[in-house]
Amino acid sequence: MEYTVQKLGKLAGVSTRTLRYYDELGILKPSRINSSGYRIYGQTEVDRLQQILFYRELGMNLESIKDIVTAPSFDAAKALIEHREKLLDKREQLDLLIENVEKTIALTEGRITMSDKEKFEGFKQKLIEDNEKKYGKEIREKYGDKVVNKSNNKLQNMTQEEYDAVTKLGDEVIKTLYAAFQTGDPSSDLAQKAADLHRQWLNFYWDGYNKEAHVGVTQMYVDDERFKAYYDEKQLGSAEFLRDAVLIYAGMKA
Amino acid sequence: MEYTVQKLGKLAGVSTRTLRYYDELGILKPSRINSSGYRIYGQTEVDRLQQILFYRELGMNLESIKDIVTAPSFDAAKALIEHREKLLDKREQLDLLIENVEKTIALTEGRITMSDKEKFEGFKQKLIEDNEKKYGKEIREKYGDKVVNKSNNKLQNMTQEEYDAVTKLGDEVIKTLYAAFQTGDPSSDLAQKAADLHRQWLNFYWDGYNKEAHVGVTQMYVDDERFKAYYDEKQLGSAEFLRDAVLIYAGMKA
DNA sequence: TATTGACATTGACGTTACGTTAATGTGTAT
DNA sequence: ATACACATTAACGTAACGTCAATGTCAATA
Repeated sequence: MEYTVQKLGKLAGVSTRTLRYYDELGILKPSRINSSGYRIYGQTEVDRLQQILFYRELGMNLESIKDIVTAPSFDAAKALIEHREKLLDKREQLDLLIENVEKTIALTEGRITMSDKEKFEGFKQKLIEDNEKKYGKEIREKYGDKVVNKSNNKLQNMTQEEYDAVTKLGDEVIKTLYAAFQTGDPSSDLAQKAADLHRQWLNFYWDGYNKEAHVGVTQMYVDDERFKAYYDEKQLGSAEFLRDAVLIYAGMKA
Repeated sequence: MEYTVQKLGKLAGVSTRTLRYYDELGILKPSRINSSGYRIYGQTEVDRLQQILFYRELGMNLESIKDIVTAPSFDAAKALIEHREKLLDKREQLDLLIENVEKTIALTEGRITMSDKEKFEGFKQKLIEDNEKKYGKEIREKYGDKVVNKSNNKLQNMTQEEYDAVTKLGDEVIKTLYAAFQTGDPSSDLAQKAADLHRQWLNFYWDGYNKEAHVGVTQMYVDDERFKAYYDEKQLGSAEFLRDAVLIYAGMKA
Protein backbone atom coordinates (compact mmCIF):
# COMPACT_ATOMS: atom_id res chain seq x y z
CA MET A 1 0.00 0.00 0.00
CA GLU A 2 1.28 3.43 -0.93
CA TYR A 3 0.17 6.78 0.41
CA THR A 4 0.30 10.41 -0.66
CA VAL A 5 0.65 13.10 1.97
CA GLN A 6 -3.05 13.48 2.45
CA LYS A 7 -3.75 9.77 2.62
CA LEU A 8 -1.05 9.24 5.21
CA GLY A 9 -2.16 12.34 7.04
CA LYS A 10 -5.71 11.09 7.32
CA LEU A 11 -4.51 7.65 8.33
CA ALA A 12 -2.33 8.94 11.12
CA GLY A 13 -4.36 11.98 12.05
CA VAL A 14 -1.79 14.65 11.23
CA SER A 15 -1.76 17.53 8.74
CA THR A 16 0.07 17.44 5.44
CA ARG A 17 2.15 20.35 6.68
CA THR A 18 3.33 18.17 9.51
CA LEU A 19 4.45 15.48 7.09
CA ARG A 20 6.34 17.96 4.96
CA TYR A 21 7.91 19.37 8.11
CA TYR A 22 8.99 15.93 9.27
CA ASP A 23 10.47 15.37 5.84
CA GLU A 24 12.34 18.66 6.10
CA LEU A 25 13.68 17.74 9.53
CA GLY A 26 14.76 14.36 8.20
CA ILE A 27 12.68 12.60 10.80
CA LEU A 28 10.34 10.95 8.26
CA LYS A 29 11.35 10.83 4.61
CA PRO A 30 8.96 9.43 1.97
CA SER A 31 10.01 6.12 0.46
CA ARG A 32 10.13 7.76 -2.96
CA ILE A 33 9.19 10.83 -4.96
CA ASN A 34 7.04 10.24 -8.05
CA SER A 35 7.53 11.83 -11.45
CA SER A 36 5.49 14.89 -10.48
CA GLY A 37 7.45 15.49 -7.32
CA TYR A 38 4.77 14.06 -5.04
CA ARG A 39 5.84 12.39 -1.81
CA ILE A 40 4.98 8.69 -1.73
CA TYR A 41 5.05 6.77 1.56
CA GLY A 42 5.06 3.01 2.12
CA GLN A 43 4.30 0.69 5.01
CA THR A 44 7.72 1.27 6.60
CA GLU A 45 6.93 4.97 6.82
CA VAL A 46 3.49 4.32 8.29
CA ASP A 47 5.05 2.29 11.07
CA ARG A 48 7.70 4.86 11.66
CA LEU A 49 5.16 7.66 11.82
CA GLN A 50 3.26 5.62 14.38
CA GLN A 51 6.44 5.49 16.42
CA ILE A 52 7.02 9.20 16.09
CA LEU A 53 3.47 9.99 17.14
CA PHE A 54 3.79 7.65 20.06
CA TYR A 55 6.71 9.61 21.44
CA ARG A 56 5.09 12.89 20.52
CA GLU A 57 2.07 11.82 22.53
CA LEU A 58 4.38 11.58 25.50
CA GLY A 59 5.28 15.23 25.07
CA MET A 60 8.80 14.79 23.75
CA ASN A 61 10.24 17.33 21.35
CA LEU A 62 11.02 16.37 17.79
CA GLU A 63 14.76 16.66 18.30
CA SER A 64 14.65 13.95 20.97
CA ILE A 65 12.29 11.85 18.89
CA LYS A 66 14.70 12.12 16.01
CA ASP A 67 17.48 10.75 18.18
CA ILE A 68 15.34 7.80 19.10
CA VAL A 69 13.94 6.88 15.71
CA THR A 70 17.01 7.57 13.59
CA ALA A 71 19.67 5.92 15.73
CA PRO A 72 18.89 2.21 15.34
CA SER A 73 19.50 1.17 18.92
CA PHE A 74 19.43 4.46 20.76
CA ASP A 75 18.75 4.10 24.44
CA ALA A 76 15.08 4.95 24.37
CA ALA A 77 14.61 3.91 27.98
CA LYS A 78 17.16 6.42 29.18
CA ALA A 79 15.59 9.15 27.08
CA LEU A 80 12.23 8.36 28.60
CA ILE A 81 13.56 8.49 32.12
CA GLU A 82 15.15 11.86 31.47
CA HIS A 83 11.93 12.99 29.91
CA ARG A 84 10.01 11.91 32.98
CA GLU A 85 12.33 14.00 35.13
CA LYS A 86 11.57 17.03 33.01
CA LEU A 87 7.86 16.41 33.29
CA LEU A 88 8.03 16.04 37.05
CA ASP A 89 9.95 19.31 37.35
CA LYS A 90 7.34 20.96 35.19
CA ARG A 91 4.56 19.67 37.38
CA GLU A 92 6.27 20.88 40.51
CA GLN A 93 6.58 24.34 39.05
CA LEU A 94 3.01 24.22 37.88
CA ASP A 95 1.84 23.26 41.35
CA LEU A 96 3.69 26.22 42.78
CA LEU A 97 2.09 28.51 40.24
CA ILE A 98 -1.37 27.22 40.97
CA GLU A 99 -0.81 27.60 44.67
CA ASN A 100 0.22 31.19 44.24
CA VAL A 101 -2.56 32.05 41.84
CA GLU A 102 -5.06 30.62 44.28
CA LYS A 103 -3.59 32.59 47.10
CA THR A 104 -3.80 35.72 45.03
CA ILE A 105 -7.39 34.98 44.17
CA ALA A 106 -8.17 34.42 47.82
CA LEU A 107 -6.60 37.76 48.60
CA THR A 108 -8.47 39.70 45.96
CA GLU A 109 -11.70 37.95 46.79
CA GLY A 110 -11.30 38.59 50.48
CA ARG A 111 -12.16 41.67 52.42
CA ILE A 112 -8.86 43.23 51.61
CA THR A 113 -8.65 45.08 48.34
CA MET A 114 -5.01 45.19 47.57
CA SER A 115 -3.31 48.21 46.19
CA ASP A 116 -0.53 47.59 43.76
CA LYS A 117 1.97 48.24 46.51
CA GLU A 118 0.30 45.68 48.65
CA LYS A 119 0.50 43.15 45.91
CA PHE A 120 4.20 43.26 46.32
CA GLU A 121 3.57 41.86 49.77
CA GLY A 122 2.17 38.78 48.12
CA PHE A 123 5.37 38.64 46.21
CA LYS A 124 7.39 38.67 49.38
CA GLN A 125 5.17 36.01 50.83
CA LYS A 126 6.01 33.82 47.89
CA LEU A 127 9.67 33.76 48.76
CA ILE A 128 8.86 32.92 52.32
CA GLU A 129 6.88 30.01 51.06
CA ASP A 130 9.61 28.90 48.75
CA ASN A 131 11.68 28.83 51.88
CA GLU A 132 9.02 26.77 53.54
CA LYS A 133 9.63 24.15 50.90
CA LYS A 134 13.22 24.06 52.05
CA TYR A 135 12.56 23.87 55.75
CA GLY A 136 8.96 22.76 55.77
CA LYS A 137 9.70 19.07 56.04
CA GLU A 138 11.74 19.57 59.16
CA ILE A 139 8.98 21.64 60.67
CA ARG A 140 6.37 19.10 59.75
CA GLU A 141 8.42 16.43 61.46
CA LYS A 142 8.78 18.50 64.57
CA TYR A 143 5.35 20.05 64.87
CA GLY A 144 3.19 18.03 62.53
CA ASP A 145 1.17 19.07 59.54
CA LYS A 146 -1.40 21.05 61.43
CA VAL A 147 0.82 23.94 62.30
CA VAL A 148 2.13 24.24 58.75
CA ASN A 149 -1.30 24.19 57.22
CA LYS A 150 -2.50 26.68 59.73
CA SER A 151 0.36 28.88 58.69
CA ASN A 152 -0.53 28.53 55.06
CA ASN A 153 -4.02 29.73 55.72
CA LYS A 154 -2.94 32.61 57.88
CA LEU A 155 -2.87 35.29 55.26
CA GLN A 156 -6.14 34.19 53.76
CA ASN A 157 -7.97 34.59 57.01
CA MET A 158 -6.34 37.81 58.03
CA THR A 159 -8.68 40.59 59.02
CA GLN A 160 -8.21 44.18 58.01
CA GLU A 161 -6.84 45.06 61.45
CA GLU A 162 -4.37 42.24 61.41
CA TYR A 163 -3.36 43.22 57.96
CA ASP A 164 -2.81 46.80 59.07
CA ALA A 165 -0.81 45.55 62.01
CA VAL A 166 1.50 43.47 59.89
CA THR A 167 1.98 46.37 57.52
CA LYS A 168 2.88 48.63 60.40
CA LEU A 169 5.23 46.00 61.76
CA GLY A 170 6.89 45.76 58.35
CA ASP A 171 7.49 49.51 58.38
CA GLU A 172 8.97 49.26 61.83
CA VAL A 173 11.35 46.54 60.69
CA ILE A 174 12.61 48.79 57.92
CA LYS A 175 12.92 51.85 60.14
CA THR A 176 14.74 50.01 62.87
CA LEU A 177 16.94 48.29 60.35
CA TYR A 178 18.04 51.58 58.81
CA ALA A 179 18.70 53.11 62.20
CA ALA A 180 20.67 50.04 63.24
CA PHE A 181 22.63 50.17 60.03
CA GLN A 182 24.11 53.50 61.19
CA THR A 183 25.74 51.75 64.14
CA GLY A 184 27.54 49.51 61.66
CA ASP A 185 27.38 46.70 64.19
CA PRO A 186 24.96 43.77 63.60
CA SER A 187 25.36 42.74 67.23
CA SER A 188 24.24 46.15 68.53
CA ASP A 189 21.05 46.39 70.57
CA LEU A 190 19.28 48.21 67.77
CA ALA A 191 20.29 45.62 65.18
CA GLN A 192 19.10 42.83 67.44
CA LYS A 193 15.83 44.66 67.89
CA ALA A 194 15.48 44.79 64.12
CA ALA A 195 16.11 41.07 63.95
CA ASP A 196 13.48 40.45 66.59
CA LEU A 197 10.95 42.67 64.83
CA HIS A 198 11.66 40.81 61.66
CA ARG A 199 10.98 37.54 63.44
CA GLN A 200 7.64 38.94 64.66
CA TRP A 201 6.78 40.10 61.17
CA LEU A 202 7.67 36.69 59.80
CA ASN A 203 5.45 35.03 62.37
CA PHE A 204 2.50 36.91 60.99
CA TYR A 205 2.85 34.97 57.83
CA TRP A 206 4.31 31.86 59.17
CA ASP A 207 3.85 29.69 62.20
CA GLY A 208 6.50 27.25 63.24
CA TYR A 209 9.45 29.57 63.60
CA ASN A 210 12.91 28.12 63.69
CA LYS A 211 16.33 29.66 63.50
CA GLU A 212 17.50 28.08 60.30
CA ALA A 213 14.43 29.18 58.43
CA HIS A 214 14.72 32.71 59.75
CA VAL A 215 18.31 32.90 58.60
CA GLY A 216 17.28 31.26 55.34
CA VAL A 217 14.77 33.99 54.61
CA THR A 218 17.19 36.79 55.26
CA GLN A 219 19.84 35.07 53.18
CA MET A 220 17.32 34.98 50.40
CA TYR A 221 16.85 38.71 50.70
CA VAL A 222 20.54 38.98 49.95
CA ASP A 223 20.54 36.51 47.09
CA ASP A 224 17.41 37.68 45.32
CA GLU A 225 17.87 40.96 43.47
CA ARG A 226 14.28 42.03 43.98
CA PHE A 227 14.31 41.59 47.70
CA LYS A 228 17.75 42.97 48.07
CA ALA A 229 16.45 46.03 46.29
CA TYR A 230 13.55 46.22 48.73
CA TYR A 231 15.77 46.24 51.78
CA ASP A 232 18.58 48.17 50.15
CA GLU A 233 16.24 50.86 48.92
CA LYS A 234 17.71 53.67 50.98
CA GLN A 235 20.71 51.98 52.53
CA LEU A 236 22.89 49.92 50.27
CA GLY A 237 24.08 46.87 52.15
CA SER A 238 21.19 46.72 54.58
CA ALA A 239 20.05 43.33 53.29
CA GLU A 240 23.41 41.85 54.26
CA PHE A 241 23.27 43.76 57.52
CA LEU A 242 19.90 42.29 58.41
CA ARG A 243 21.10 38.80 57.59
CA ASP A 244 24.18 39.26 59.79
CA ALA A 245 22.04 40.60 62.61
CA VAL A 246 19.71 37.62 62.33
CA LEU A 247 22.66 35.24 62.25
CA ILE A 248 23.72 36.62 65.60
CA TYR A 249 20.14 36.79 66.85
CA ALA A 250 19.74 33.13 66.03
CA GLY A 251 22.96 32.38 67.87
CA MET A 252 24.59 31.00 64.77
CA LYS A 253 27.42 33.48 64.75
CA ALA A 254 29.34 35.39 67.42
CA MET B 1 15.40 58.24 41.66
CA GLU B 2 15.92 57.62 37.96
CA TYR B 3 17.11 54.48 36.28
CA THR B 4 18.71 53.49 33.01
CA VAL B 5 17.86 50.14 31.45
CA GLN B 6 20.66 48.35 33.20
CA LYS B 7 19.96 49.87 36.58
CA LEU B 8 16.31 49.00 36.40
CA GLY B 9 17.16 45.57 35.04
CA LYS B 10 19.43 44.83 37.98
CA LEU B 11 16.88 46.20 40.40
CA ALA B 12 14.09 44.05 39.08
CA GLY B 13 16.13 41.06 37.99
CA VAL B 14 15.35 41.20 34.28
CA SER B 15 17.54 41.70 31.22
CA THR B 16 17.83 44.96 29.33
CA ARG B 17 16.43 43.16 26.32
CA THR B 18 13.33 42.42 28.30
CA LEU B 19 12.89 46.09 29.14
CA ARG B 20 13.30 47.12 25.51
CA TYR B 21 10.81 44.44 24.55
CA TYR B 22 8.29 45.65 27.10
CA ASP B 23 8.78 49.13 25.72
CA GLU B 24 8.18 47.82 22.21
CA LEU B 25 5.02 46.05 23.31
CA GLY B 26 3.85 49.21 25.03
CA ILE B 27 3.54 47.42 28.31
CA LEU B 28 6.22 49.47 30.07
CA LYS B 29 7.33 52.76 28.50
CA PRO B 30 10.17 54.78 30.04
CA SER B 31 9.13 58.04 31.70
CA ARG B 32 11.35 59.94 29.30
CA ILE B 33 14.12 59.61 26.73
CA ASN B 34 17.24 61.65 27.38
CA SER B 35 19.17 63.70 24.82
CA SER B 36 21.24 60.67 23.77
CA GLY B 37 18.20 58.53 23.21
CA TYR B 38 18.63 56.57 26.44
CA ARG B 39 15.56 55.18 28.18
CA ILE B 40 15.07 56.76 31.59
CA TYR B 41 12.66 55.17 34.09
CA GLY B 42 11.19 56.69 37.26
CA GLN B 43 9.54 55.35 40.39
CA THR B 44 6.19 54.92 38.65
CA GLU B 45 7.83 52.59 36.17
CA VAL B 46 9.56 50.62 38.92
CA ASP B 47 6.23 50.00 40.58
CA ARG B 48 4.62 49.06 37.33
CA LEU B 49 7.40 46.67 36.47
CA GLN B 50 6.93 45.06 39.86
CA GLN B 51 3.29 44.56 38.97
CA ILE B 52 4.16 43.09 35.58
CA LEU B 53 6.65 40.70 37.10
CA PHE B 54 4.14 39.70 39.71
CA TYR B 55 1.69 38.57 37.07
CA ARG B 56 4.47 37.07 35.00
CA GLU B 57 5.50 35.04 38.01
CA LEU B 58 2.01 33.59 37.95
CA GLY B 59 2.65 32.33 34.45
CA MET B 60 0.41 34.75 32.58
CA ASN B 61 1.31 35.81 29.05
CA LEU B 62 2.28 39.38 28.32
CA GLU B 63 -0.85 40.06 26.33
CA SER B 64 -3.03 39.32 29.37
CA ILE B 65 -0.70 41.27 31.61
CA LYS B 66 -0.98 44.20 29.27
CA ASP B 67 -4.76 44.10 29.60
CA ILE B 68 -4.45 44.19 33.35
CA VAL B 69 -1.84 46.89 33.76
CA THR B 70 -2.95 49.22 30.97
CA ALA B 71 -6.70 49.22 31.58
CA PRO B 72 -7.03 51.23 34.80
CA SER B 73 -9.66 49.11 36.50
CA PHE B 74 -9.59 45.91 34.47
CA ASP B 75 -11.11 42.98 36.25
CA ALA B 76 -7.90 41.40 37.45
CA ALA B 77 -9.74 38.93 39.66
CA LYS B 78 -11.63 37.49 36.74
CA ALA B 79 -8.45 37.22 34.72
CA LEU B 80 -6.83 35.37 37.55
CA ILE B 81 -9.68 32.92 37.87
CA GLU B 82 -9.58 32.20 34.16
CA HIS B 83 -5.86 31.83 34.42
CA ARG B 84 -6.24 29.32 37.21
CA GLU B 85 -8.55 27.24 35.05
CA LYS B 86 -5.93 27.15 32.34
CA LEU B 87 -3.30 26.08 34.81
CA LEU B 88 -5.49 23.32 36.21
CA ASP B 89 -6.14 22.00 32.72
CA LYS B 90 -2.45 22.07 32.03
CA ARG B 91 -1.73 20.11 35.17
CA GLU B 92 -4.32 17.50 34.32
CA GLN B 93 -2.75 17.01 30.92
CA LEU B 94 0.68 16.89 32.47
CA ASP B 95 -0.45 14.24 34.94
CA LEU B 96 -1.75 12.15 32.07
CA LEU B 97 1.54 12.50 30.26
CA ILE B 98 3.55 11.51 33.30
CA GLU B 99 1.33 8.52 33.88
CA ASN B 100 1.85 7.34 30.34
CA VAL B 101 5.56 7.96 30.34
CA GLU B 102 5.87 5.97 33.53
CA LYS B 103 3.90 3.15 32.09
CA THR B 104 6.11 3.12 29.04
CA ILE B 105 9.19 3.10 31.24
CA ALA B 106 7.78 0.21 33.20
CA LEU B 107 7.23 -1.63 29.96
CA THR B 108 10.71 -1.07 28.59
CA GLU B 109 12.29 -1.83 31.93
CA GLY B 110 10.37 -5.06 32.32
CA ARG B 111 11.24 -8.45 31.01
CA ILE B 112 9.66 -7.74 27.70
CA THR B 113 11.80 -5.96 25.18
CA MET B 114 9.36 -4.32 22.87
CA SER B 115 9.78 -4.24 19.17
CA ASP B 116 8.50 -1.18 17.40
CA LYS B 117 5.37 -3.06 16.44
CA GLU B 118 4.78 -3.99 20.00
CA LYS B 119 5.07 -0.38 21.04
CA PHE B 120 1.95 0.22 19.10
CA GLU B 121 0.31 -2.09 21.59
CA GLY B 122 1.23 0.40 24.29
CA PHE B 123 -0.49 2.96 22.15
CA LYS B 124 -3.64 0.91 22.06
CA GLN B 125 -3.43 0.40 25.76
CA LYS B 126 -3.38 4.14 26.21
CA LEU B 127 -6.73 4.56 24.56
CA ILE B 128 -8.16 1.85 26.70
CA GLU B 129 -6.94 3.73 29.70
CA ASP B 130 -8.34 6.98 28.46
CA ASN B 131 -11.57 5.09 28.36
CA GLU B 132 -10.96 3.96 31.89
CA LYS B 133 -11.04 7.61 32.86
CA LYS B 134 -14.51 7.75 31.43
CA TYR B 135 -15.86 4.62 33.04
CA GLY B 136 -13.32 4.11 35.80
CA LYS B 137 -15.26 5.98 38.44
CA GLU B 138 -18.27 3.80 37.97
CA ILE B 139 -16.13 0.71 38.20
CA ARG B 140 -14.42 1.98 41.30
CA GLU B 141 -17.77 2.55 42.90
CA LYS B 142 -18.94 -0.92 42.04
CA TYR B 143 -15.84 -2.96 42.66
CA GLY B 144 -13.59 -0.69 44.70
CA ASP B 145 -10.14 0.63 43.99
CA LYS B 146 -8.35 -2.65 44.30
CA VAL B 147 -9.65 -4.17 41.11
CA VAL B 148 -8.85 -1.05 39.11
CA ASN B 149 -5.33 -0.79 40.41
CA LYS B 150 -4.80 -4.44 39.81
CA SER B 151 -5.91 -3.87 36.27
CA ASN B 152 -3.49 -1.02 35.88
CA ASN B 153 -0.60 -3.19 36.91
CA LYS B 154 -1.60 -6.05 34.72
CA LEU B 155 0.54 -5.27 31.75
CA GLN B 156 3.53 -4.46 33.88
CA ASN B 157 3.54 -7.84 35.48
CA MET B 158 2.81 -9.78 32.38
CA THR B 159 5.12 -12.68 31.65
CA GLN B 160 6.44 -13.49 28.23
CA GLU B 161 3.92 -16.33 27.87
CA GLU B 162 1.01 -14.17 28.83
CA TYR B 163 2.23 -11.55 26.46
CA ASP B 164 2.45 -14.08 23.66
CA ALA B 165 -1.03 -15.26 24.51
CA VAL B 166 -2.53 -11.82 24.31
CA THR B 167 -0.76 -11.18 21.03
CA LYS B 168 -2.14 -14.40 19.63
CA LEU B 169 -5.59 -13.50 20.89
CA GLY B 170 -5.29 -10.11 19.21
CA ASP B 171 -4.52 -11.82 15.91
CA GLU B 172 -7.51 -14.08 16.38
CA VAL B 173 -9.76 -11.08 16.93
CA ILE B 174 -8.62 -9.57 13.67
CA LYS B 175 -8.95 -12.81 11.73
CA THR B 176 -12.39 -13.57 13.07
CA LEU B 177 -13.46 -10.00 12.52
CA TYR B 178 -12.45 -10.07 8.87
CA ALA B 179 -14.17 -13.41 8.35
CA ALA B 180 -17.30 -12.12 10.06
CA PHE B 181 -17.20 -9.01 7.97
CA GLN B 182 -17.84 -11.16 4.89
CA THR B 183 -21.20 -12.17 6.35
CA GLY B 184 -22.15 -8.51 6.42
CA ASP B 185 -24.23 -9.19 9.50
CA PRO B 186 -23.02 -7.97 12.91
CA SER B 187 -25.48 -10.27 14.62
CA SER B 188 -24.10 -13.39 12.89
CA ASP B 189 -22.47 -16.09 14.98
CA LEU B 190 -19.05 -15.26 13.61
CA ALA B 191 -19.45 -11.58 14.37
CA GLN B 192 -20.57 -12.38 17.90
CA LYS B 193 -17.56 -14.63 18.28
CA ALA B 194 -15.34 -11.74 17.21
CA ALA B 195 -17.00 -9.53 19.81
CA ASP B 196 -16.44 -12.18 22.46
CA LEU B 197 -12.80 -12.60 21.49
CA HIS B 198 -12.39 -8.87 21.67
CA ARG B 199 -13.83 -8.89 25.16
CA GLN B 200 -11.31 -11.56 26.15
CA TRP B 201 -8.51 -9.59 24.63
CA LEU B 202 -9.67 -6.50 26.47
CA ASN B 203 -9.73 -8.39 29.73
CA PHE B 204 -6.05 -9.11 29.37
CA TYR B 205 -5.40 -5.42 29.81
CA TRP B 206 -8.28 -4.57 31.92
CA ASP B 207 -10.15 -6.06 34.82
CA GLY B 208 -13.60 -4.91 35.66
CA TYR B 209 -15.34 -5.46 32.38
CA ASN B 210 -18.65 -3.81 31.75
CA LYS B 211 -20.78 -3.39 28.69
CA GLU B 212 -20.64 0.37 28.36
CA ALA B 213 -16.88 0.39 28.51
CA HIS B 214 -16.61 -2.35 25.93
CA VAL B 215 -18.82 -0.44 23.57
CA GLY B 216 -16.92 2.72 24.45
CA VAL B 217 -13.64 1.21 23.36
CA THR B 218 -14.96 -0.01 20.04
CA GLN B 219 -16.62 3.34 19.42
CA MET B 220 -13.23 4.87 19.97
CA TYR B 221 -11.78 2.63 17.34
CA VAL B 222 -14.24 4.20 14.96
CA ASP B 223 -13.66 7.77 16.08
CA ASP B 224 -9.89 7.69 16.25
CA GLU B 225 -8.25 7.66 12.83
CA ARG B 226 -5.26 5.66 14.02
CA PHE B 227 -7.28 2.87 15.48
CA LYS B 228 -9.74 2.90 12.70
CA ALA B 229 -6.77 2.38 10.41
CA TYR B 230 -5.61 -0.55 12.51
CA TYR B 231 -8.89 -2.38 12.24
CA ASP B 232 -9.67 -1.20 8.76
CA GLU B 233 -6.28 -2.26 7.45
CA LYS B 234 -7.56 -4.87 5.06
CA GLN B 235 -11.29 -4.38 5.31
CA LEU B 236 -12.59 -0.87 5.10
CA GLY B 237 -15.49 -0.48 7.47
CA SER B 238 -14.48 -3.26 9.83
CA ALA B 239 -14.07 -0.84 12.73
CA GLU B 240 -17.71 0.12 12.43
CA PHE B 241 -18.61 -3.53 11.98
CA LEU B 242 -16.85 -4.52 15.19
CA ARG B 243 -18.58 -1.75 17.06
CA ASP B 244 -21.98 -2.84 15.76
CA ALA B 245 -21.24 -6.44 16.68
CA VAL B 246 -20.22 -5.41 20.19
CA LEU B 247 -23.34 -3.28 20.52
CA ILE B 248 -25.40 -6.38 19.86
CA TYR B 249 -23.10 -8.55 21.97
CA ALA B 250 -23.61 -6.17 24.87
CA GLY B 251 -27.33 -6.35 24.31
CA MET B 252 -27.55 -2.65 23.64
CA LYS B 253 -28.98 -3.06 20.19
CA ALA B 254 -31.16 -5.61 18.53
C1' DT C 1 43.77 64.76 24.89
C1' DA C 2 43.34 60.36 23.14
C1' DT C 3 42.07 56.08 24.45
C1' DT C 4 39.76 52.52 26.86
C1' DG C 5 35.93 50.07 28.70
C1' DA C 6 31.37 50.02 30.21
C1' DC C 7 27.14 51.28 28.77
C1' DA C 8 23.49 52.78 25.41
C1' DT C 9 20.91 52.46 20.83
C1' DT C 10 18.37 50.04 16.71
C1' DG C 11 18.05 46.14 13.69
C1' DA C 12 17.67 41.59 12.66
C1' DC C 13 18.00 36.61 13.02
C1' DG C 14 17.10 32.30 15.92
C1' DT C 15 14.23 29.56 18.87
C1' DT C 16 9.50 25.33 18.38
C1' DA C 17 6.26 22.92 15.70
C1' DC C 18 3.80 23.66 12.88
C1' DG C 19 -0.71 26.96 10.65
C1' DT C 20 -1.66 29.68 7.01
C1' DT C 21 -1.56 32.02 2.80
C1' DA C 22 0.26 32.55 -2.02
C1' DA C 23 1.55 31.22 -6.47
C1' DT C 24 1.61 27.46 -9.28
C1' DG C 25 1.56 22.70 -11.26
C1' DT C 26 -1.01 17.79 -11.56
C1' DG C 27 -4.78 14.12 -11.68
C1' DT C 28 -9.23 12.94 -12.83
C1' DA C 29 -14.12 13.18 -13.67
C1' DT C 30 -17.52 15.24 -16.31
C1' DA D 1 -12.52 21.91 -22.08
C1' DT D 2 -13.43 22.85 -17.70
C1' DA D 3 -13.74 22.28 -12.93
C1' DC D 4 -12.11 20.79 -8.75
C1' DA D 5 -9.36 18.29 -5.57
C1' DC D 6 -4.84 17.59 -4.67
C1' DA D 7 0.22 18.32 -4.99
C1' DT D 8 4.50 21.41 -4.76
C1' DT D 9 7.85 25.20 -2.79
C1' DA D 10 8.40 29.58 -0.53
C1' DA D 11 7.46 32.59 2.92
C1' DC D 12 5.58 34.84 7.00
C1' DG D 13 3.57 34.39 11.73
C1' DT D 14 3.50 32.62 16.45
C1' DA D 15 5.80 34.01 22.35
C1' DA D 16 9.15 36.01 24.80
C1' DC D 17 12.88 37.08 24.65
C1' DG D 18 18.61 35.64 23.69
C1' DT D 19 22.16 36.81 20.98
C1' DC D 20 24.93 38.99 17.76
C1' DA D 21 26.25 43.17 14.89
C1' DA D 22 27.13 47.82 13.95
C1' DT D 23 27.41 52.00 16.05
C1' DG D 24 27.01 55.97 19.36
C1' DT D 25 27.86 57.90 24.44
C1' DC D 26 29.82 58.58 29.05
C1' DA D 27 33.34 58.63 32.59
C1' DA D 28 37.85 57.60 33.98
C1' DT D 29 42.58 57.13 33.01
C1' DA D 30 47.62 57.32 30.59
